[in-house]
Amino acid sequence: MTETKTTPATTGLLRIQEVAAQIGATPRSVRYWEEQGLLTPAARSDGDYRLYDTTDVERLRFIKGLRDDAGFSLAEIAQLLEDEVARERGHEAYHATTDPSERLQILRDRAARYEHQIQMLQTKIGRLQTMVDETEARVTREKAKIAALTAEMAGSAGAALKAEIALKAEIAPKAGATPTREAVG
Amino acid sequence: MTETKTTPATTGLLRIQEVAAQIGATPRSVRYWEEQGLLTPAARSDGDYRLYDTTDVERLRFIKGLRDDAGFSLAEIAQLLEDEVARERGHEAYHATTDPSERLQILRDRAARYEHQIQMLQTKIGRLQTMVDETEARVTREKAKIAALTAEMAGSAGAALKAEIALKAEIAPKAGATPTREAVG
DNA sequence: CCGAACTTTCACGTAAACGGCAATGTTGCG
DNA sequence: CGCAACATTGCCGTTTACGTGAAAGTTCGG
Repeated sequence: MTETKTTPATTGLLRIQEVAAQIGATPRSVRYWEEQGLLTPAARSDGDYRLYDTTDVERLRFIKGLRDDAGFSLAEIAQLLEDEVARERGHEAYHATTDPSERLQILRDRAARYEHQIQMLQTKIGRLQTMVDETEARVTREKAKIAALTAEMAGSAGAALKAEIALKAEIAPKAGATPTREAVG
Repeated sequence: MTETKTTPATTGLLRIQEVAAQIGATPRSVRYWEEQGLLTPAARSDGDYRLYDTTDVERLRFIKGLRDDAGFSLAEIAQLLEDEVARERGHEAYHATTDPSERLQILRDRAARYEHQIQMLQTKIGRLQTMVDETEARVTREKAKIAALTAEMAGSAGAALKAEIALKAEIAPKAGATPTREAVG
């Protein structure tokens, strides 16, 4: 078997093709997302190869989810992730050195951003749920009609009438109402 | 006041601009959606003006929701609504005339399609919920860090240590661990 | 150190989903 | 009937989010 050339061996960093595969996207897309300011790879190799760490992958996965699942545009995603990119990296080092109150501020900011993201997602969920509810209402109405029809077909004229009344004028009875009772099976 | 020319007076049908306004879209979009086979206006005027009824509006609203809220592509929406377009109109008349078993079949089909739509929507909701969950997990972790930090800042060294242990190695302690206790305010 | 496989940037191409004209026809109040 | 306001089809332009090479450099096992 020809061994496929995998990771840069020693480091825990991944090259673009591997992260792309992991998140189910193409290298082109990942580069484009970077171009649009959605992320910056953790590092570059000697020969300027993009190198991604686990947080990058996490982020990319999130981006992909926002696009494919939530249907956000890249611009909206950029909004959502705001300057998280610039800050995160810029502050990661800052984080290790400076005083606790600074670190606290950073942590609070991050939590706030996450919660904002949750808000957006839940708003979207709410709208989808509304659509589900509406559609379910339609289903119920159709089922009621079905019930009425089956009653009309199988049962007595009285039962059919009762069902008709229950639905009121929904079917718009153009022709004569009384069933011909010919097709029961 | 110059009276804006509104509906085609007598009929309950609306012209493209009005339905577009009602659903928050442009006439161009509505026409495009029609061009893509997502719907067919209920009627045309003498001079070939598109005329929409309430079910059209309902449908258009649904389409808009699927695009804006759910982020579906027009192609996907077309899939979702399938031949509903062709059938609905073709069967509406059929519905009024033919025998009950035929009508029953139609109703069942419709209910099935609605339930399929609900499936799609709920799948999407599920994915979004997963994203929410993940993000919430992140928030919790950040809050834990915040708690640890505040404890370290305000409390005794013992408490701080306890908090550090609780989080294990998450912050990557590059510098010396013991707090310098200089900035408490 | 060589070559296959991968990567880089640059550039152009494209499908989807409209926006925006133009040229022409339609409605309908006054 | 006249005319402003709207509609129709046709066509071209635009934005978004990539796809698809081209030309050149990088990695790395053998």
